[in-house]
Amino acid sequence: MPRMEPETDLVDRWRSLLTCYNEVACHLERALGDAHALTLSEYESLDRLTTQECGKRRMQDLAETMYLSQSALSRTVSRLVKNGLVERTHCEDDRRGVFVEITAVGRQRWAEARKTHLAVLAEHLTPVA
Amino acid sequence: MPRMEPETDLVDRWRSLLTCYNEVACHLERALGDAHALTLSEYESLDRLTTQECGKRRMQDLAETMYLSQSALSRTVSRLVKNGLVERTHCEDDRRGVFVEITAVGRQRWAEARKTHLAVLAEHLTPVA
DNA sequence: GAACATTAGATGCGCGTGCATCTAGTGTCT
DNA sequence: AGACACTAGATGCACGCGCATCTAATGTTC
Repeated sequence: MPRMEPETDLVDRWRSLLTCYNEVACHLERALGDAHALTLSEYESLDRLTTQECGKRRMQDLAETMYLSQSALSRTVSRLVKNGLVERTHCEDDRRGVFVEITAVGRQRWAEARKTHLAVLAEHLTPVA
Repeated sequence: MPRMEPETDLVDRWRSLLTCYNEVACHLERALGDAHALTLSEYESLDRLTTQECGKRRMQDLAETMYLSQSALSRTVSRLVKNGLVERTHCEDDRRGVFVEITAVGRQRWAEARKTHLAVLAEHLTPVA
């Protein structure tokens, strides 16, 4: 059994996590939105898809590596589809399944947005204490 | 000029912050909601008010120590008022200003919720790596 | 003191979220 | 094959959020 962390430390750590997260997320959301018309969730989804060599994943797999609920992911993908950044294709093996594949336009958009993403992180993600 | 942190480290740190935050926030939100009918923001607001000895603060002061936008805070306080956990009183010196004061019921509710809050943190806030 | 800028906080609006539920395809058991 | 449980993902709904704007009070300038 691990030694108990004092309650105040625990709360303090949470507080700083909360503050730090909101600071960065807020700036990211705005910068990505203004410069690239992307939500943070949309950017993160594209990011997951580009790092996969095939650029193609089941919704399920995508969901596992993300912080979103199943329904939120579904809608995020819908938005990406609507904007032509991603395509849905039915899975042949299991026709309930859906593959999500990034398009050329999607890759391009992601590549541009990545610069903004890094810049915001560099500016607002405070270094480890 | 500080030495540049490699980009991947920066992104990795952000990723883990994002994941960790959402994990904890999600559990907190549900636990506080189910057990005490409180939003995370509502709990955090009450928390700010209890740690002040006078239990009374200007909206502005409250806003400074919080992660919420001005409008979100305003509505959060409105909800707390509606549920009798907090009271709004006009500021005499500057009649645009508003004081927010926690009620007895509010203190009680906060005290109960605090246990849940701590329990969730202890369970889901992973210790510093 | 009248006109104008500024500030504190409230509010209309559109949007992304989680929860619960729905639809449709799959697996199992007899 | 037929009935029933289960799974993948979509969708209705209510809600909290940020942004822009509004209202009312305060400061400022002439």
